[in-house]
Amino acid sequence: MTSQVLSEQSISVESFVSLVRAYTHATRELNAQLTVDHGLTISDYEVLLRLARAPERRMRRVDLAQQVLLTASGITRLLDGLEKHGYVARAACDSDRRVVYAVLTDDGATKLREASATHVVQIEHYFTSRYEPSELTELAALLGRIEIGDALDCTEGAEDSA
Amino acid sequence: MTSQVLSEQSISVESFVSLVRAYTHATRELNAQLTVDHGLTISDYEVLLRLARAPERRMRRVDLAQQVLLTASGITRLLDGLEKHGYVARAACDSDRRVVYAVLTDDGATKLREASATHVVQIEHYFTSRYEPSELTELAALLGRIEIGDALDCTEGAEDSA
DNA sequence: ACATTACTATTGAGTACGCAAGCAACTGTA
DNA sequence: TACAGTTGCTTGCGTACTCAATAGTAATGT
Repeated sequence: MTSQVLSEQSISVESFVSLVRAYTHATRELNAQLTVDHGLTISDYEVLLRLARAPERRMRRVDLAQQVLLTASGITRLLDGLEKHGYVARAACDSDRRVVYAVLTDDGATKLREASATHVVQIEHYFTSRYEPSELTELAALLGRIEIGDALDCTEGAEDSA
Repeated sequence: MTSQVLSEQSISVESFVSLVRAYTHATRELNAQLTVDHGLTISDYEVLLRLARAPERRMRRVDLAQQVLLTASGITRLLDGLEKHGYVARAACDSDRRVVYAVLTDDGATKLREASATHVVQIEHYFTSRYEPSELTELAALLGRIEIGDALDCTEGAEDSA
């Protein structure tokens, strides 16, 4: 019967709903803490972190957008905010005048270190209070495979080594 | 010598990053399909589904908000849209005149069935193309536990000694 | 050289939220 | 009856995005 749809739950749907709920719950809590403690969103933090890890602490906007899963315009506006606070600056590219590098400033690096001090602890607490280490390994491995199938590798030669 | 924090990756942080990326990737794709096919967001769909499953196809807004993880104002505005399309209607409550039930209309039920026809298939495809059934069970079980710990009264600062 | 195509970044318009404030209605206490 | 506190819902304002359109630059074909 067609109305079956309304009461039946496939394991895929169940997984999807769990994913949405888990994400919403986790990001809401962690984002709120990060905002209160440091005035940064998770995306802000992520951008600062990617820049910190990039060679010469700078990246093209396009690559940044790809890594943090924002659109080009999203990155423009996010960086506007970070520039206003002095955490990142602009830099021209010698070989291609279309590109505008986003460069992490010293203030930005300081801010990132401060934010990391609490944010990483909060993430750890959030997850370790819910899962055993072996479960975390399992979870990360499973979730990490979501993008495989149509996504790119997301390595721009700037990935961390540890 | 930049700080250790910048290069260190705990399994918790890794899990969190995977969660964010997985969610973003999955919802972006599924939401786009749902929007194109039926003009509904995932939240819209979820609300229609919850109403369809509720006794008398109606719920209080507060309870709805809690189930789909929106705030009170978020639910008000989401329902505004669904009311405008005639998929849900308002109904007074006899015993408490503050509450305004959201009721699924026949049009809403029809819409939900139509949307389910494609949406569920797309979710299934998204997940089964990436995971084995046993992995899906594992994933759903793990993710489902995220909210446990403060699921019912999830106000912040709840990191007590429990 | 010049036209065509592709890429990078920004801007304008619009959407989907959240938070804080507010009103109305309920509950408990006396 | 009164009235303080709580709950359900809405509204104003702000934010963080998206998509579509645009301008400027680069690469490619002829």
